[in-house]
Amino acid sequence: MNIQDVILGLLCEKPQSGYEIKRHFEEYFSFFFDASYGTIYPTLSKMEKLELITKESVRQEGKPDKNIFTITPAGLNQFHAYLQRPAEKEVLRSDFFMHLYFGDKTDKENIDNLLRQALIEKQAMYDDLDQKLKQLDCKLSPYEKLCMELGLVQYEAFIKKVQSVLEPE
Amino acid sequence: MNIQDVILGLLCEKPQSGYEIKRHFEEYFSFFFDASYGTIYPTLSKMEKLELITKESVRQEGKPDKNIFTITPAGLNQFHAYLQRPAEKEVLRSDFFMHLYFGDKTDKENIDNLLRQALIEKQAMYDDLDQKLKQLDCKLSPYEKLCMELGLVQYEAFIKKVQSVLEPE
DNA sequence: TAAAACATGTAAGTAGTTACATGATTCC
DNA sequence: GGAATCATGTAACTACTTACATGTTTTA
Repeated sequence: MNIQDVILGLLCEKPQSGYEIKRHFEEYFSFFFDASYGTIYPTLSKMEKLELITKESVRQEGKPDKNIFTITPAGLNQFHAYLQRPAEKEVLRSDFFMHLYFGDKTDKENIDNLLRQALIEKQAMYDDLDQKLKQLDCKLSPYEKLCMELGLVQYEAFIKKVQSVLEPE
Repeated sequence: MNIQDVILGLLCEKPQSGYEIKRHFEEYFSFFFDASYGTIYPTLSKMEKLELITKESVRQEGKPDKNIFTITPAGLNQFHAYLQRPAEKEVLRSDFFMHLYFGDKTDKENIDNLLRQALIEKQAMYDDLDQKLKQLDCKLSPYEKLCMELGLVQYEAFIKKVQSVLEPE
């Protein structure tokens, strides 16, 4: 998976700008993928040169011009090839786990803070995802829904386990 | 978190070589962190220059020389500063989720394969982690144990959810 | 009146991977 | 006899982030 494949996927839905693409990343899959403008804009230029997408500039009142990108048949082709490929190995990079792993090299209070903070953050992510799922429910494809539900069950498992450690009966 | 902090953490336990460090990555925390030799060896050289670690070459019969690295007081200092810092945001990059998210742009068979494959891989990771936990149980610090248990509960939640989708009653 | 949202883009730098290069020993 | 393990290291490359640069409109 590279960012090109992801952009092509979004442009399948509808033509849109780099800004809108970034917003979509943040709103719908920040929990398993993200990219900055510093990657998105140069990638869009590159994809235009490769003729995977076409650009149309739209003038707007009171706002900068908007560059709307549309997927080409070649782009659609490349995206379908991506979908056929088996999924690459998932990569997690977790500083929380690293801190926890070395827990016996610091004091208990420090680790308790770590766990409490992780709990707060995961709970916030859970709530955010849960709310989105409820709000968008009817607008989502069954697969988009499953993505979110899989996120939720994993967050839930994490939260329960950490709670059981922090608040033993 | 950068790779320096991780290496310092491992060298707290005992002096060891780049090769042994890499083995440790693979065996104990491949599920939340990994790095290649192409990062490890240059980083060790850099850390030696920074006087965070010292190198000792050990001649071995029938094997190449081994460079054993030992943490210095300055290194220990830097590591403790790392432990005090709050944990950075966790980053997941999942091609599985991306494929699933765009599921309605391909056929059902393709997605069923994706789910089945993910199930096989997660189950293998679960089994591997579970076995390690059982084998090493008494040798692990409570924190190392908690790391593994947190991995397990999250894998379990994922597996159950995917099973429920693939095999509805 | 300040911050957030809208909108695009570049330059410099960081961090990392993959492939190459070498070579003995041990296990199957 | 071939694969895996032990062991180190570099060069070329890829991918990505952060900070900078610019400027309007809407919202709190």
